[in-house]
Amino acid sequence: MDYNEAKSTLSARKVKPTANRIIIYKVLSEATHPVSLTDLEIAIGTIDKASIFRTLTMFADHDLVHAFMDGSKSMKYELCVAGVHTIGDMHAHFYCEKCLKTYCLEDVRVPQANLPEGFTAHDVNYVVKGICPDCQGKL
Amino acid sequence: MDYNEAKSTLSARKVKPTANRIIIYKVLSEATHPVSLTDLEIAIGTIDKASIFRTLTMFADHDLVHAFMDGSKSMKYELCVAGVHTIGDMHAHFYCEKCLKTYCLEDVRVPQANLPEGFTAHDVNYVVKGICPDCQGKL
DNA sequence: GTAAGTATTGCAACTTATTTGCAGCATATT
DNA sequence: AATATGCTGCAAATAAGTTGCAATACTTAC
Repeated sequence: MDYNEAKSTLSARKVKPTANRIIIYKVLSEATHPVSLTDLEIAIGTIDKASIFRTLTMFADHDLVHAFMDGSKSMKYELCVAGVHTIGDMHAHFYCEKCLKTYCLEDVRVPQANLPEGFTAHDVNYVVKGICPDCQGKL
Repeated sequence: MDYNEAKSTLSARKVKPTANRIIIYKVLSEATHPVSLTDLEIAIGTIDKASIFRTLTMFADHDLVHAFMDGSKSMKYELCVAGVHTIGDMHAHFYCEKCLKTYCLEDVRVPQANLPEGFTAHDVNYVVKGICPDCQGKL
């Protein structure tokens, strides 16, 4: 995704496309794995972590990104597919215990569980932990 | 669970039943919700948090407790059902966004997703976020 | 076009939740 | 009892996320 595409996506979603936001959105769009705040801070290098944090929080409020916890200690972020952000469309994530990378299993829908009477669901987090293909067989 | 029962459970699981460990195990067994390190520190009052931390970590290694992340910032711990700690037996958790309490949905099995080729699962974390029965209708 | 108002940003400081180092005490072993 | 191993508390170090605030930048109303 180039600079302009990021910019128009932000505008389309009613988010003022500031320079920082465009960069952050672009970097997110190019990430191959869900990333943490620190990952972004390092990848970008020029934007303060507080600004990235506030931007991510705001993106999440606008359903531009999906924030979730994998098994690690840090929150992970990834772009939402355009407009899609309902529980039924959530996908699963996989956390590799060896390389500590989080995979986004786009094609694995989160299976639905039946909640007991009285509980109302807003969000579901489904994370499988284990060993990823790259790490199979490694020490 | 009383002191002696906790003690023999620890022994049965090859964990030396020190005074601290017995207390921690007992408190865990009496908790109605999964608890955090801080919850335990406060509930017990007399044991240092580093000791509780090391004990919990060790209990987790021995599959005496199950450690998992709910949507909050702190790790939650709960006793494992005796000996049962396979993926197929994992149950779901529910995190209330209003009262911030975590519920252990004992009866809700974690639905299984099919992982892509090459991934091996060791553990699954299934947390539903929303509003709990107690908080329905509250402001 | 310019002043007033609002939004965005960076810096630094703070909070929270662990996590580790280490020295002292306890327990087990020889 | 002397040694070795393990357990504990205290304090300090991390790590990640958050907030306050002053400086900029951007908008909008004259």
